[in-house]
Order: sequence, then C-alpha cells, then structure tokens
Amino acid sequence: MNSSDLDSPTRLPRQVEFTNAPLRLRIASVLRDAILEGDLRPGAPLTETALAEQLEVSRAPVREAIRILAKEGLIDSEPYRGSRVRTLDRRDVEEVYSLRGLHESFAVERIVQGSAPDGLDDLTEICERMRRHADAGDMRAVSAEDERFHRRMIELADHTLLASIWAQLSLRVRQIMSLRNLQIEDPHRVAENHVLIVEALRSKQLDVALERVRDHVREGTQLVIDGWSDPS
Amino acid sequence: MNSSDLDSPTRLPRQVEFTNAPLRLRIASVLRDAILEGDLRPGAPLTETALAEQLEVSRAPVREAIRILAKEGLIDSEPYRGSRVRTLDRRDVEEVYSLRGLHESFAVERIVQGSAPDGLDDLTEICERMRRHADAGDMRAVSAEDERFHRRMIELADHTLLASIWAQLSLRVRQIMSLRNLQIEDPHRVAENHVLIVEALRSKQLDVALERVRDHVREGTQLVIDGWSDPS
DNA sequence: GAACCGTTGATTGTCGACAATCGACTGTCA
DNA sequence: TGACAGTCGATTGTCGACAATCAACGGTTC
Repeated sequence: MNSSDLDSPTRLPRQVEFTNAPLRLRIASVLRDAILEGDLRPGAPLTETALAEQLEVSRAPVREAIRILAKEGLIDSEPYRGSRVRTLDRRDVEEVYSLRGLHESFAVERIVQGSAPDGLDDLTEICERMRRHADAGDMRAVSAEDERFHRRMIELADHTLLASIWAQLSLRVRQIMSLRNLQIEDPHRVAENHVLIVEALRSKQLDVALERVRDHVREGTQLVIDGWSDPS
Repeated sequence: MNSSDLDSPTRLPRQVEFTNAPLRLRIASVLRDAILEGDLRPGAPLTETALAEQLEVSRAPVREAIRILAKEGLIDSEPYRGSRVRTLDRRDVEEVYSLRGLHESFAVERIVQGSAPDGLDDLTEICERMRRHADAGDMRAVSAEDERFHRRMIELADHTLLASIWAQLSLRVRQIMSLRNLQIEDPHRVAENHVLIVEALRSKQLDVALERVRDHVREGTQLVIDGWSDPS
C-alpha cells in the first residue's frame, strides 16, 4: 500500500508516524480521512475486494479497517451484505448534537468542580490563535482550532471514558461538518464565544459556563440543521 | 465450535437463535458472557491461537471477536502484544457510574418532554415483576428486571445514539456487578425506588424524576465502590 | 400472469500457512 | 558485575484460496 491511493489528488501527508503501525490502522486512517473529507460520500459502497486491490494489500486488514470504522459509526455493515458509508439524516444530526451538548456540559461541571486551573491557559491560547485566524479570514484554520478547543476541554474534565465517547461523537460531528451545504458562521463571533466560555470556567461560574456552552452548541446545531438536506 | 467449550460447567444455553450468524458474533457472544459472568477474570490473557483451538475454529473469527469486545471496552488489546480481559480499578468504576447517571438523566429529560405515555406501562410491569421476585427472595431475578428496567427506560427516550452508548456502558456495569464482592441490597427497597421513578415520569415532574434517578444511581455507585478492592 | 424454485454472480465468511514484531533470555565482552 | 547484541519463543499481522451466503435473475409450472 502506497499513499496517494484511493484518491488522486493530495492526501495523507500528515501522520507519517504510522509508518510501521499495523496495516489495518493505516487503512482505517485513510478511509476515515476520505469519509471525513467528504471524498467518500454517504451511501458509497465499500467492498473489501475492491479496496484491497486499490490499496494493494490483502483483504484481511481492509476487512478489519472496515470493522473499526463501523464501530466508530462511520460505516454501516450488514452480515453477508457488505458495507457502506453511513448516511446521515436530520435525525442523526440532531442526535449527535444533542449528545455533544450533554457531554460538553458534563465536562464543564467537572472542570469547574476540579482543580486544574492551569489547564485553562491552553484554552486561552487556542482562543487567541482562533482570533488571529479569524482576522486573517482563514475559516479552515478557525475550524481546526475550534475542534482543538473542544477536545482539550474534554481532556480537562479528566475522565477517560468521557474522552473516548467524545472521540466517537467528534468523528460524527466532523462528518456532518464535511457534508453541510453552507458554512456561514462569523469567525469572530465564534472566537468570542469560546473566550466567554473560558472566562466562565476560570471564574468557576458553573451556571454561566453551562449556559454559554449550551448556547454555543445550540447555535452550531441550528446552523447545520437549517442547511441540511436529507437524502430522500 | 460446539457449546460447552471454553468452560467445563454449564454455559451458553440461551440465544440459540444465533445458529447461523457469522462465527465472529457467536464467538464474541461466548467470550462476552464469560467475561460478564466472571468466568474470565480481569487480566486473563486471550490468545488467538489458544482460543481458536479451544473453540475448534480458525484464528480469523476469533481475532474479529476479540476486536469486537475490545471496542466494547471489555478487552484491552495492544498491537503485537496480545489481549487481556480489561482490569477495573476504582476510577473505572466511578467513571462508568458517573456516565451512567448522566445518560439516564438525559433519558429522563427526553421522556418527560416527549409523548409516549403508554411506554411507561412497560416500566410499571417490570416494577411489578421485580417486586414479586423480591418477595420470593430471588435476588438474581430482581437484578435481571433491574437491568431490563433501565434498558427500557433508555429506549423510551427514543434516541438511537444514546441507546448505543448506553449499551456499551451497560456492559461495563454488568462486568462490574459480576466482580463486586458483596451485594447487600434490600430487594424491596430496589423495587420501590423504581416505582418512584416511574411515578415521577408519569406525572411529568422532571425535577423529581431527575432527583430520584440520580439518587438511585448514586446509591448503586456507593454500594459498589465501598466493597471494591483494587487490583493492586 | 403469478408464485415457485434453481442458478448465478457478487460479496462476505472462514481457513491454514507464512511473515513480522516484541519481550525475554543468553552469552559475550569490558 | 553490568551493559550490550543476538537469538529464541510466543504472539499477532498478513496473505491467498476456498466456502457460505444472499439478492437478483430467469425459467418452469399452475
């Protein structure tokens, strides 16, 4: 398997540290990226044989990679029937975002209760970078920092199981983001929202922090849902 | 693969409908039960070759079964190093139960908001059975109904993603239950607690319902944590 | 024409063999 | 003695071939 398979243009330069990880993980990574970037559209069939040929590996690791992604919720598999990229309807979007809100709220509670005041500095840093990118009009970079912000926030909750569930949700969120039609969000407003959350966390105002996180998620949900077109 | 493998005494009579499901699922089921019943203790190594021989199948489906259980959080796998039944320390227990509380609370919110008033009858039925078993002193049956109660409650929240995450948590809870040293819970009290929850749901008193669910989970947590001995 | 029933092609499921990796062991050398 | 390189055994990783399964197709029968 050599890179630049599965997709003609640029792909898979990052994460070269995978060099001698098990093949299944590398393949899973390739497929995951393809799905999250929207190169593999929902409903697209993933047949083991075809993928194995394209990637020039045997079916075994491809098969395992597909299973991995199935467990991550990015792929639907049916015994003896094959696998397809999972399709997302409005209900799926609502479910993902509602649970996202739930878990972020939980994280906020734990952060306010717990100590770890220095970890908040990381969040502030991310906010600053986000604002700089917003000034530069680099929406892509803003999104990247956005994701980093929330992941770091979850980490600060110091809860392994929460983090692992969050990781799954986060994948789904990314898939949704890659599919939504329009992304008309004011980057400066986004950056400001995050600053407000950090401030509330820092001053340990639980209610305020919860309110702001919920607003933030609600806002994102609304934006995505509004522009959503179901695969009907 | 014939049943009564992997464990000399009685096992695997239930779920015969699996007859021609893929082998990996049947194997996963066998292993899952073994772990959940405590037959496979935490830390026990699971080597593909050995299991394949014991079960008289090839390594491929065993391998996939192990992967399935790894994703379910019952097994720890390390590349090239092998797999072991996951060990649980006090922190794991706290994490599992805290998330359990979070998700049940979320379910309660949705049930109170949503319609589905007839689904609550199921819960009432389960409570009645639970009480009967409590009268008969059949603690095992009470536990079974307990689990059924909570699963049904989650279903009533009508949230697919929640249900799937809950299923994972539920497995962990069962593993914990199978390992805890003592189970000194008054069955009648347990039954009564569940009745109270249903009443609050029926009258749509969100705050009351939430409080009761949280108390219920907190009670269970305390009971388990107190009798917990870390693998040190 | 509709229900039934093999056939067929595509796909996944299962298998046994071989390769790659890792940790532990061992023997050497300073 | 202690550090280091090489070897060895155990285990997982990968492979290609064959078997099982399923849906769709087409022919047969009534």
